Amino acid sequence: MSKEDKREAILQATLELVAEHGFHDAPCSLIAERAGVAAGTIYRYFENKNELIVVLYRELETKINATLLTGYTLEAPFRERFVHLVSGLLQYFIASPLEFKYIEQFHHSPYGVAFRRDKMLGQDEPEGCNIYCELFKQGVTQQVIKDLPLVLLFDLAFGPIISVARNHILGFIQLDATLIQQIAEACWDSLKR
Amino acid sequence: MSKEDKREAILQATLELVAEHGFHDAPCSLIAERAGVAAGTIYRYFENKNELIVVLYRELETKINATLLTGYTLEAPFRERFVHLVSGLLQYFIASPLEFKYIEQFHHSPYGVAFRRDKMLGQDEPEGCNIYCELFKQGVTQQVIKDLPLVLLFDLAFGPIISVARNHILGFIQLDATLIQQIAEACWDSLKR
Amino acid sequence: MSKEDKREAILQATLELVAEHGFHDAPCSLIAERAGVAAGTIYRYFENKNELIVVLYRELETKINATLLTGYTLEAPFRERFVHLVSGLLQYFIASPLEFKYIEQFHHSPYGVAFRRDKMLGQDEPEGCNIYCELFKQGVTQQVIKDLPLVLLFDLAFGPIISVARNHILGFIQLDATLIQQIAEACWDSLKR
Amino acid sequence: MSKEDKREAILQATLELVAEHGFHDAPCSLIAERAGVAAGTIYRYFENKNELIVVLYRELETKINATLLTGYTLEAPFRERFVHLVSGLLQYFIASPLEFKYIEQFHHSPYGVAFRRDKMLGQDEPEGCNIYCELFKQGVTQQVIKDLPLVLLFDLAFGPIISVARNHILGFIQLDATLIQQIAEACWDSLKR
DNA sequence: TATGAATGAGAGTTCATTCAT
DNA sequence: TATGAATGAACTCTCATTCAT
Repeated sequence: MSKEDKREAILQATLELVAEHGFHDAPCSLIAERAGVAAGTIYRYFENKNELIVVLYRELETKINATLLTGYTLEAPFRERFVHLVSGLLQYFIASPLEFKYIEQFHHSPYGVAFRRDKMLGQDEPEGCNIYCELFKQGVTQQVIKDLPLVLLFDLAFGPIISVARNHILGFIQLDATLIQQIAEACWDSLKR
Repeated sequence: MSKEDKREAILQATLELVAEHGFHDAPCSLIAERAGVAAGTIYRYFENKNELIVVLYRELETKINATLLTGYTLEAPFRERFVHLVSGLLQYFIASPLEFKYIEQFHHSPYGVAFRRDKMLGQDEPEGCNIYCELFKQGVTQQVIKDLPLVLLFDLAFGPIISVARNHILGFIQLDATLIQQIAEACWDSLKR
Repeated sequence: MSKEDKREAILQATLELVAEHGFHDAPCSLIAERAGVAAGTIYRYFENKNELIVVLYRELETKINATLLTGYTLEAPFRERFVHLVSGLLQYFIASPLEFKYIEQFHHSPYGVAFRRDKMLGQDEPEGCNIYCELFKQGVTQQVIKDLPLVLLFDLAFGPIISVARNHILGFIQLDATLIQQIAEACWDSLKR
Repeated sequence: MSKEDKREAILQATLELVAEHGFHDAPCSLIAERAGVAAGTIYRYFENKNELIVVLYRELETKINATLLTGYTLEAPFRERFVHLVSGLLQYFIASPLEFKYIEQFHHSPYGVAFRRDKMLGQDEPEGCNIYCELFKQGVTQQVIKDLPLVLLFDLAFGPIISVARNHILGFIQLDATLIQQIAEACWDSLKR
């Protein structure tokens, strides 16, 4: 196994264990075992468990943002652009249930809260969201989207998506393309003037 | 301290500590200390930490449902009834940040997921929700609300509320009566046909 | 075993293991085992290993100071008082080899240095030494003892004692009452004018 | 870097790290890093960490003995010769604080004790000390120095020196030429008849 | 009934040493 | 010969739970 493979294996093992059992039931010993390395090896790639968790989160975030950008065009009307982004995110989540679960675990852990707070204070703007920010700000300016604080627009747009993704992944609902489209449009209804 | 007082004190201490520090940083010893009882005493009221956590969750759920019922009238139009319920929930959350945080912690812990799964399988209907269920079902029948699975209507209605409540409690937005009203109305927009 | 006995057993086990093998080869697991308690029990009596080590040191220091005070009289001439104290200390050390070794280990560990530095800075005077300080200061004033900084007088008086005690304990020399007396007098010779 | 340079670099790094942080806080990885070699390289020059530590000690001892011999003349009177040697040693120590600290660490580690015991048993005479031995033995024979076992004469002569050097290096006293001279003379007072 | 001292398994982490390159 | 990634045993410390009092 190459150096890079080992790092990947550790991250993958962390993703799986944290997603399935939560942070507290993903001890380093188990992560190492599943990654096929010795316990001490984790510390050659990450300073400590904390850093491992945060780095994994950041990598997932980056990957998602990149995915959402593909096929996104600034020329389309607001509604279309919004639906593209929001249904894209939902599709990503239900295609990557482990990643979704990991992200949820992270957001609700003390680290996640601290991480998010740092980010918010650093920017004055909701997290990692340039495309969304742009879309929402323009929409407000052009009086297509309700005139509410940016943070609330994010809540209206993504609150339902998170909730829906969770219910799908837990097996409480079975989404298909039609439903995803309908949900994205319903979210738009809550934003539009 | 009476028997019932002790039980209450333990539940209250658990609420506070879990809300502030998360499950893993709320050791039994600390719960006992804050409750003013000995560590062993917890086990006279609850079989183990797990049970304590689940019981507390159930009590909070019951309390919230009772609160929302007050002042609710079936005579008002759909929109009005919906806005009343949803803004009521949001007000409850921002008035009870510890309870909100505890519930969030619970939902995202392994216990919470198992707990919710049992409930869903037992009922065929979203959780603890008689008034909401009625409202949504009637709304769909009378073609006032979108014809979507009940679970999704819940996601559209409450996803944003949870998200908004969290951001308020974390200090990322400062809600007032006007904003709460606007948010509730926006949620309605996403549901209505 | 009573509560106090357990604390004593832990301290005694620490004394023995550190004296014989040094700090690094006296792991908590071994200390607990020799004390006849579980590993976790150590932490009911001491906040951490550090504190255990420092507390033990302080208790030994207190015990030694108390011992030296018995039979000490301010009426005797300088030389006699000095010889009494210094030969008393030497006798104590060779009668308590474990304590002597522990104290040496402590003084030469990072904790010991920090501990001593705090003490020196706190007082402007050499460590825990009221009787000695008094004796030396008076001796200097009355021109019986050389006019040197207090710290150096301590070095001249105790440097040889430590060295002699170590050699006795390691078996390189066999002290008896006569030799002890001669050594104490030789130390006095280095101090007196 | 040549073979010999690498060996030197490893020894120097060990000296510095052990002197500053103690044996337990001078991990091989750090020694290697400071020496500018790979961790594994240490094991091409020394069988293990233990051997590295002992070899370094022996080299320091040899260096000190050589230094003290320069300028030493057998023609001077006892007192003068003694003062020359003892003040020379003290000057060496305060000019080489890292070496002094290393030697102290070594003497008080389990290895150091074993090392010294081997040496004593091998010789019947105090350690590495030909000039001193000669001086003391002659002094006793000629009734200039107290008639005490050689080991004790060493303790009287060097015990204070070690103690004084330590206090200077730790910053508890600031030595100058006058004080060094006075200390050496005081040591002589404790030896002379 | 209530206590809280004691437990000991298991957590995260370090580090002397090895060995394929 | 020199490397440095990998190892895994051993470290200190935590905490849910038990049980003699």
